[in-house]
Amino acid sequence: MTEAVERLTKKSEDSSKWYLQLVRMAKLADYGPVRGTFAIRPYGFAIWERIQQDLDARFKATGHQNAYFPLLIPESLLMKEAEHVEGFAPECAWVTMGGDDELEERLAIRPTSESIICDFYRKWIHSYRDLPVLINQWCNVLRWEMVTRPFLRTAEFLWQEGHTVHATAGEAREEALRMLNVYRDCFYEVLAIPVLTGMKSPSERFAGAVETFTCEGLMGDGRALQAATSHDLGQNFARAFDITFLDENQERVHPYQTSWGLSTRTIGALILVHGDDRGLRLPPKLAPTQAVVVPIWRGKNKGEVRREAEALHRELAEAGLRVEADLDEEHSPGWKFNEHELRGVPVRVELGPKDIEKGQAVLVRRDTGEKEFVERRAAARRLVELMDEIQKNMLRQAEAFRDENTRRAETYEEFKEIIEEKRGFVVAPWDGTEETEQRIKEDTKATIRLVPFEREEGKDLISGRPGKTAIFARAY
RNA sequence: CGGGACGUGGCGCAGUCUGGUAGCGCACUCGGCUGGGGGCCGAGUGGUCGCCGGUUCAAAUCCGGCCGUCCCGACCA
Repeated sequence: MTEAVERLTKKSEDSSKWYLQLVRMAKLADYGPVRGTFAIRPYGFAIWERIQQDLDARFKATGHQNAYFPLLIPESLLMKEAEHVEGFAPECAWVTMGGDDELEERLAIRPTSESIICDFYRKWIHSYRDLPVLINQWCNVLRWEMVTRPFLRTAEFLWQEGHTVHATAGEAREEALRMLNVYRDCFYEVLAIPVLTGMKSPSERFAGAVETFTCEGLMGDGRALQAATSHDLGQNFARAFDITFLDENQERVHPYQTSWGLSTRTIGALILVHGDDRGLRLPPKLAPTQAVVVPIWRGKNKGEVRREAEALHRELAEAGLRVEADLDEEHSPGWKFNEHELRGVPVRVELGPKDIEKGQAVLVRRDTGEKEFVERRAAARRLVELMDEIQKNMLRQAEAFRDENTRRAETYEEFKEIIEEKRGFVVAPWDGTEETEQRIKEDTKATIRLVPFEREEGKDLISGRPGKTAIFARAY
């Protein structure tokens, strides 16, 4: 066996290098000519499509409809909500020319669509009978980022943004929480990522929101990643954009809004949470290919093995599995094993002369590496079962990792030591002031990832003042 | 935007210090043998050495500027 040169760096050795190599070797994405732009290749996009399908069904099930709003936002519109401008203006890209002519007003390429959508909502909403408005849009957005990495932070990225309008504050709050739970369910059930949910601290809040809720995941290197957010916008945007309606009491009032989003960053989270030294590991519900049949033939019986492999492939496809048969004659079985492991295919099905003779097939799980021999007749049924087992096991593994890397800190010294040496989530009381939050950030580079919904009383580690639980980590 | 490193066929790199015919591995193409964990042999394709300028008989190599990428710090899904 010769040492392949294009080898994947070990995750533990240099996780950043590992990540970048994996993205390209697994053909998930490739760099574009403009900094921060990337092509999402078919394999990566197939993953995104599965996330889309799942989420979209959940949105529909909670009463939302899809729509599409313009890419270009006039500066004057973007400027209407003061905090919002402050948050997003620095990272806007502007269109200043139309053909050969300078535009009278420059146009932002949407960094997010609150402002342009509010402009329409002003026209569409007049009565309490028009509410609630429950709209989602799938689109791309652009943010002029300093530092970019494929999927995790790209200048242009794909996402969905939900924008809803409600008659009361209570309904809006309820909606924001409902969608947070939709995200959480999707992460647990489909992506097998055990995210924590909670609130953002005021300093980490979305620009213009009253409250921001978040799903935070813990990546394999012990750093946290904000995986989805849901915002209770209160009446901030309605006031700024002059959205009003006549309520049941004949009074003209501002409605309450929410917005919520999840982006292609999620694919980055998937890689970082489940990937290992051999490459990607995809949860079966998300894997574009759930099982791959690898025939093992020798010169004389190539024809027979090929026929059997094709038959098995058909059989598995008929059982509803997304299955692929790797009938390539150029590569050796060993090469194919490595290749499909790199791409994260959940199960490999080996079929060789010995197996055909014995009427069996060999199944090898990507999540554990375990190999099992099944009767050929039972292969499809066993695979269907395995998909479920692997999906559950991957979530369990990720949960175990998260739990092992969630620690309480009793003193500030302990806090610093954990962040420095072990990373992961640190649970500690916080007095709620920006002052201590800032101090921790300066000392340790850790930030408040979220404030849990259920909090314990305690004493702030820095100020000694009474505080309640917050969860800290170094973040992506 | 600050500190550091690096730009040489698609990918990973050597060559740069000490200027003198652009090299290696992988990938790719063709042929043959192979095939249960990245097979072997043979023959090929492909690079104005990031860009612009300067020094020189001669620049991948020396000098200047610019651009880009990666890592570390301030902002974000």
